[in-house]
Amino acid sequence: MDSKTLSKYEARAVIIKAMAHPTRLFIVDQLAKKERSVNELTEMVGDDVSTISKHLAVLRNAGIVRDERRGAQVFYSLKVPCILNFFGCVEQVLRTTADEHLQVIKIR
Amino acid sequence: MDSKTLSKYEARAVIIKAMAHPTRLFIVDQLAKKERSVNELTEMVGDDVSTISKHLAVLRNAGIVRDERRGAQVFYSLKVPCILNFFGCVEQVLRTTADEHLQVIKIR
DNA sequence: TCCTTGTTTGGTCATTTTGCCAAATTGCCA
DNA sequence: TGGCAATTTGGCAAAATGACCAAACAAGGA
Repeated sequence: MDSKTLSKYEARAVIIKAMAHPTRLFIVDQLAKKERSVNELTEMVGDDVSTISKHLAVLRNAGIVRDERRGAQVFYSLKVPCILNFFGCVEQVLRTTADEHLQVIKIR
Repeated sequence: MDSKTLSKYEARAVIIKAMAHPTRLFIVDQLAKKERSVNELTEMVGDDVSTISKHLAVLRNAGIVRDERRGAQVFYSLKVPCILNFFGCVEQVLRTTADEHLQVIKIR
């Protein structure tokens, strides 16, 4: 792979890596429903605030979410809704895998 | 987040993590066109064979690709084509981000 | 059976990622 | 300005990831 091709895939990988964490997936799922403050998200997840803040920074730097300060609070919202299409396909992969396990059981 | 909800997002994260690497993205892109042997993919990427083999194992364990041995060679192919939809959205995120940088330049 | 080609596995090391705490920052209001 | 609540940043230790080499495995042909 030449370096130009590589950098194309590196740029893509940054976006996908930003989604590649259970907590960040949960956050994206919540933000798909409505915007949330850091504090709200922190309570929903149950980790330290600083941890959530860093997860949000990852999503923000990747361009997936947007932040807006209103008074003392910072509200995050989903910037690119098509991200949700990911989930549909991910579910399909999970279903396919599950089906195969059932097949194995059946054949036995 | 309760442990049941967590495990749901952990399962999803396994799939997405499997895609979160430039080399693995390249491989998926190639397999979308046609099946390939480990050796062919190795030559296209230019890393050590063992490295490619391990990347393929990650994709296989995630349920994204399928392997089939024919003689001495093992051919990999894409099992879940909807994975390609990822790319469209990823490009959109990249475009959005690029546009914002342009805005910043314009405003200056 | 031995050899050769193609692939996977085990081991090691460097790098990156995570999550917590403590400290710094921001904005509002008395 | 001082104080308070919300958020971010710096720093650190533990865990996960990625890449290479060497060794083990698998399949087919001489």
